[in-house]
Amino acid sequence: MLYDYFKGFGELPDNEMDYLLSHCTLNEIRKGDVLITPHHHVDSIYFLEKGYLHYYTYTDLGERVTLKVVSPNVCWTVMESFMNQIPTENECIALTDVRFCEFKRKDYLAIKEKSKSLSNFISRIVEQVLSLKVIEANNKSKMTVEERYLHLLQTNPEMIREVPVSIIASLIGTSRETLHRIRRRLTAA
Amino acid sequence: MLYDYFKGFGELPDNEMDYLLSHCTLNEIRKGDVLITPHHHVDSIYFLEKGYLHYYTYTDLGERVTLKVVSPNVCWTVMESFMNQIPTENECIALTDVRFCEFKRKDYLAIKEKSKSLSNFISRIVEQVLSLKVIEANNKSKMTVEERYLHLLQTNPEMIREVPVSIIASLIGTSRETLHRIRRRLTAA
DNA sequence: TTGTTAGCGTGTCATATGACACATTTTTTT
DNA sequence: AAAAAAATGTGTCATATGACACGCTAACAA
Repeated sequence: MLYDYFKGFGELPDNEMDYLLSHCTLNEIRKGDVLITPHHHVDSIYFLEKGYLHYYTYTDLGERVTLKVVSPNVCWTVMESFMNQIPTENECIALTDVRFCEFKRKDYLAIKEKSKSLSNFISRIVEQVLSLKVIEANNKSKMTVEERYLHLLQTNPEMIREVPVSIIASLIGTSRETLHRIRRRLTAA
Repeated sequence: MLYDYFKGFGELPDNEMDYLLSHCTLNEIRKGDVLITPHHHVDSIYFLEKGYLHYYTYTDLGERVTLKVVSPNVCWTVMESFMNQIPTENECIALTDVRFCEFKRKDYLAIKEKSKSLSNFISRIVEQVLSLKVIEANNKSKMTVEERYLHLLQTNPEMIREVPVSIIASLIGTSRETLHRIRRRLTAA
């Protein structure tokens, strides 16, 4: 699965691909388990094979805000913590049972040093992830709450089904009641 | 100025730094001049020395939305267009007279191929920019409009002075009237 | 099985916001 | 210097949203 994901980023000799995959360890956690706690130095890149993660923070007033719901088949980490080796303020827990691959920072750096082709392959992935992040952020700016919901419904209907409404609401930047009104309007039409 | 900016990202041998800087061309444009138009393939990375750029898009209803105000002393480009060589939908114009350095995509790729240290240096910058982008996006999620304004006021007071209120309002995700009310409240207190 | 908790659906109500309109000021153009 | 255009300040008003409250159901633990 991870292999297919990597292949989407371009050619890579078999032996280098093997090298890459050999540094990944497979893990499983249960629904409700904590993956990242505040003040934690995030030291891994995660690739989800199954399940959903809830990444969130708190406002000054103590309200919980969803920053991301991590879906299967994507690479994810707390970028600023991983890259700059600083602690994160945020938390991440499993919304369902989750199976994932993990790359340690140490191995990530070793892979980048191994060869020029591997180094460029990795940076292509980072650039790709960055592009997606930027597009996502821009979409959020230009879309209304309702448009964001419809967009999610189109691009990731499974997530809508599997993740609690209150968390979806927080993700698209509204209250659970307002999301409810939106859904009522949509089913009525 | 660009030299100082680069030095902030770590050590690099003098000759490699010279090589890097030799690929940069200096340009100037006037207030109101257009830098990027829709359907344009963005082919450069820009480093602002002086002035402000306005990067924006339009909603389905034709309303203009500010995606970014580019300030001096930062590197910037339309990431998804530059990285994937696809046309952008968005526009960018100069809000003031602007002086900037420009790296062409061709040179960017050449620099990455030149040596491992240059390649890693570049990817460190990309990772850094990515981190900032993510932090910015997360802050936007967790802050109210007023908090975003106060945050801007603290981190970039010059921008608040130089850029029209209506554009600041759009940047922080509100109308110019609401930003006005916020400012009135703040000066009253 | 029963008790407890978490999530969902829905109503009321106060309020912050966007839309509109218009006066005033500043900037740009002729 | 005068005229035109752009940006800003401010008031009114309808409305979408968040906060709160409460009942219901489903999931989970004892």
